Amino acid sequence: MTVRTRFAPSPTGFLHIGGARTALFNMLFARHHGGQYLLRIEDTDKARSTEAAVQQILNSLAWLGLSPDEEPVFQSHREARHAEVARELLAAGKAYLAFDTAEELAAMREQAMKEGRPPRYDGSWRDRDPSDAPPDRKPAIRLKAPRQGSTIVEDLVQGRVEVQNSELDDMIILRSDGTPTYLHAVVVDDHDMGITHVIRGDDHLTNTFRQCMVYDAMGWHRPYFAHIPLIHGADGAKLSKRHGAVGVMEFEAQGFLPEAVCNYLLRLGWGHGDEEIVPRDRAIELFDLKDVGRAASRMDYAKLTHLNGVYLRGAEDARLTEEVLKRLAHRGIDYGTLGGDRVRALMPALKERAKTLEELTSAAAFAAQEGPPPLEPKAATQLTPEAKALLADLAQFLTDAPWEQAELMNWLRDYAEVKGMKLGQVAQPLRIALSGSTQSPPIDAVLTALGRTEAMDRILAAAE
RNA sequence: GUCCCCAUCGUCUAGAGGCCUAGGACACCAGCCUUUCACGUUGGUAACACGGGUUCGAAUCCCGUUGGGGACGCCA
Repeated sequence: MTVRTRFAPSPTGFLHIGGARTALFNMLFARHHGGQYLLRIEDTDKARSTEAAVQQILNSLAWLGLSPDEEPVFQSHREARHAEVARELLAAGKAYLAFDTAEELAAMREQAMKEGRPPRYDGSWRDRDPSDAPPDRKPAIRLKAPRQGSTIVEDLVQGRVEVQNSELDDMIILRSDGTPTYLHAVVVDDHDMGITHVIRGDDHLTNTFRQCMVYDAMGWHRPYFAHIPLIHGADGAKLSKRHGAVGVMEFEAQGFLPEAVCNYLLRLGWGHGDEEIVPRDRAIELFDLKDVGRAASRMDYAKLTHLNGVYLRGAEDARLTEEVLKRLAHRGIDYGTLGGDRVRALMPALKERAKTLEELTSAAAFAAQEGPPPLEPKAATQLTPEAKALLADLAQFLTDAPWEQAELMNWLRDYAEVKGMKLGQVAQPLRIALSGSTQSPPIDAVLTALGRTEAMDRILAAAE
């Protein structure tokens, strides 16, 4: 059996971090078994689905490296098939026409709730003759649910779950306007797409029992199910916008790397011993549903940030430089070819001290820009008259220095020694002059990256 | 309300009856390294929700309590 999984988001908003993890698990599971990972857009709710959201989801998945192996399936394009299956069930006597109105159903639910019963459809039309129906009413099609016994699902994550059939009711599979309901469409599509493993959020666990009824009625083989726990916000409540960044593309904007986000998401709910850094290849190698936990987990931005730092330090300089220049431009910071080169030259040192691309961009700005950098408040207070005098003297001293990193370091050490100062006392004013900040990459690296002319300009400017 | 799921440091987790005086990671605190900041490194604070069983022995199995979460639509 070739494993086929799918991620099935509804395009009613941006792809959030929980959906991203579901997609990730689906992909990893399929890859681990050498199978396929597919995407189905569940856009049957015309009122809430938008083209923009579809595009957003596609972009988000692409950014994460979770694009599907085959063209996405649009559920809305398959409505004829859904209706066909519903009518087949009707013809086979496994479903029936129900002529209830929305008001009648609402009243039924309310009444049931009031009496402490579960709000279920009472099956009024199950055995009633359709000719009883008022002539102007359009019927929905309801599936006849078994009333005795129980339904058992052997969930690959949750284990064996059993629900009494008396808890279920005759669900609508085809609305009175001829469109399919979600519970029905999902089953038909999963079946037709040859999905072998349905991996989704555990908010769908109770739905599964209803879906099983469709599989059973059609005589179709049920796929394996795996319901993974949801992700909660830092406060333990369901993830929502007030929890800071939740949309996948927000993470991109905040300077997170897709591989770091994936690694973080993977470790949320899945573990393999003490392994924390699990790149894609390793994840594919190790991933198994039996290692997925059953408890909901919380979003922890501090840990994500740490992980991002790890991946950032390991990333290619060229890639990071490109990202930083793009972000500098986005910030409206002007840099020329020289500025770009300086950032490139400094990248190995820069990336050691940043955790996100945004931090990296801020840290690189001084090198990108032309001329003396703006002084940070803290740096300004350290630029005392004494410091300025020192810089003036240092400029003089460095005039004849060969502009090479190791050499420059030797010269600085010599200078400090001659003056009877510690290296730090020399390096710090220099750092401020060159970077405008009290924090920067090592001073020799900054000096060489800037080049003699630019460096000298800045030292002299700060000395005044 | 009814049904379903869950429960180890603040957070993510390791743990499938003795290897647990409960391990790792993030965060936090202290030290070291050091031209700043990071990185790195050493150490520290910190958890088996509670109550009953089962067993020679329970974080691990069972039951209950409490606490979280989810589902109950002609939404997906």
